[in-house]
Parts: sequence; structure tokens; C-alpha cells
Amino acid sequence: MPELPEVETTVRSLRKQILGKRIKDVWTDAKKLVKKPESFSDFGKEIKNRKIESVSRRAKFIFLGLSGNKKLLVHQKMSGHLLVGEWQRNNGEWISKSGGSLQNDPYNQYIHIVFFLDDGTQLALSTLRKFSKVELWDADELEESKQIKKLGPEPLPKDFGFESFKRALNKRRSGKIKQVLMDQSVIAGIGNIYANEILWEAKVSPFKNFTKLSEKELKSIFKAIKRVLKKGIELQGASYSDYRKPSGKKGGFQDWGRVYDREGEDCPRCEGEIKRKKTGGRSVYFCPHCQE
DNA sequence: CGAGGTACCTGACAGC
DNA sequence: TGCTGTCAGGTACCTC
Repeated sequence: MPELPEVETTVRSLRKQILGKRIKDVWTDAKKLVKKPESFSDFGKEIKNRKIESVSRRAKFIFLGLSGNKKLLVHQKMSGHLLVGEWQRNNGEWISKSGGSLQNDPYNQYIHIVFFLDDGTQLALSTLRKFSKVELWDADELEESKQIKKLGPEPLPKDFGFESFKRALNKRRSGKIKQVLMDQSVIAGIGNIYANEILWEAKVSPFKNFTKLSEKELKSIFKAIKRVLKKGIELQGASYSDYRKPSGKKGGFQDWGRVYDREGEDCPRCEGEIKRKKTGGRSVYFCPHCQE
């Protein structure tokens, strides 16, 4: 579910909330979410008493650096989000002790993993569809793992300039620009919401083969990537449905977005109407009038 | 190589 | 009311 801005928002918040704390125990009612090590009890033994020394992100992957040169990888995938709070188990549900943070989270009945920290707070993974995954790695091995190694460049650092963007695209020989933007091995972190918004912002048709794009179109896509992703971070993510910040509160990008989930509305820029079609098995939202 | 389908899961919602 | 089909911020893996 979450894309780069949501994952970045989560990471920034976690840094404030859990850095330096020690993991005392872990609970789950969905052992399959933990992929590595395969046995959940081994996972529990391995993770206990490790201190959270860093919180970082690569593409949509979250890394918690743990003492003893380990890294905990969390991928939230669709519908997943991490929450920090203090809850207790009650009739098969996690209830917030303060009545606070989780009241803002409509999906708190989907907490399936809870890490108990040494100051009494908890880090929880809420994942309605259970696509999320958690893996414990030796730090060096994680860097070399296929899922991380295949990722393209991060789009936001200053050194990702227009030339880097064009070089990144060259990994592909052809393909519709919408699908290419979402290809994590080309550029890391863009998903369906932001790909739609970026192309609207750039006034480029999602269906156009990227090899047919003019220099001018490429330039406006490049600019739109920076602008839209930064806006997403500034607004602390998009909560179209179940994404929540670790506090349980919603992000704000869904009100700023111009096309995603707005089929049938007037294009805010021209006389057109927002349409929805499909490519690559995903919904494409666009304005056929001003995105040629 | 690219495109398209499937799988992994649980819901919300529209239409009959 | 209940059924059926479709849709949902992702990724891996398979076939053509």
C-alpha cells in the first residue's frame, strides 16, 4: 500500500518514537508474515533483547538496524502500516490503553504482529490483507539480497538529476511510461497513486511508450517526480483508505491529489473529465484532454 | 526483453 | 437479505 512518501513518513516518525529502545518480546497471530527465519519461535529468540539502533528506508522497504549487526526488514505492501502505542489484548483485539492513538486507526483490529519494547510501548504491524512481510537479516547479507540489489536509484536525493533519470530509463528498452515509472528496478519508490499524479502533473499520457517521449516531456516528468513525491512527504502521506501514520492519524495527500480515485470528476486544469482505464493490471487515472 | 496472468489475503461496495 | 463480481498505496514468479 504505502509508497515512498508514506514509507518515508513512517520512518521519520519511528525515528522519534522507537530509536534506542530494546525489543523485549514479540507476538503474532499470523506466523506466515515472518518469512525469515522460517520458524517464528526462532525469530522470537533471535530478536529478543536487541536494541533498535537505526531506522531507515530503501524504496518501500523499512529497515530497523538492530544491535549485533542485524537488520529487521519490513515491507508493508498493500494495506500494511506500522503503529506505535500502548495496547492490551482484549477478546482477541488490541485495545489502546490510553484510548488515544488507535482511535484514529479504523483498522486496529488488523494488528497481526506486536513488538514489545523495554519502555512499555509497542510497535505493531497492522495489515488487513496480510501481504506485509517481516524478515530478520544479517546486515551485510541484506544489502546483497536480490530484492534490495535489483532496486533502481532513489528519486529524491540531489544527485538524482535529469541525466540520472534518463540513464535510469535506459534500463528498459520499451514500455508504457506509467508502467516504467512503477518499475522498482528503474526508479525506486513510485507506486500507483504517485505514478498517476506525476503523469497528470507532467501533462503526459500514461499510455505513451517512453521511447517516444520528447526531451521536453521527459523533463516535465522528471520535475513532476520531485515535486509530487516531495508534496507527499510534506503532507505526510496519502490515506485514501487505510494508511495511517505510526501515531494512528491520517496523512493529507489524498486531498491534494488531482486524479487518483477521482474518476468522473472535472479535470482541475482543463475542460476534460478524469477517466479510469487499466494497464498492467492496475487502474490508471488520467485526463484524456490535457494528457496527450 | 516486455506483457500479462496468477498468487498471496481480507474486506467494501455495487448490482441483481 | 444474500449472492456475485469488482476493486484496493505491492511484489514475486510463471508463461508466452
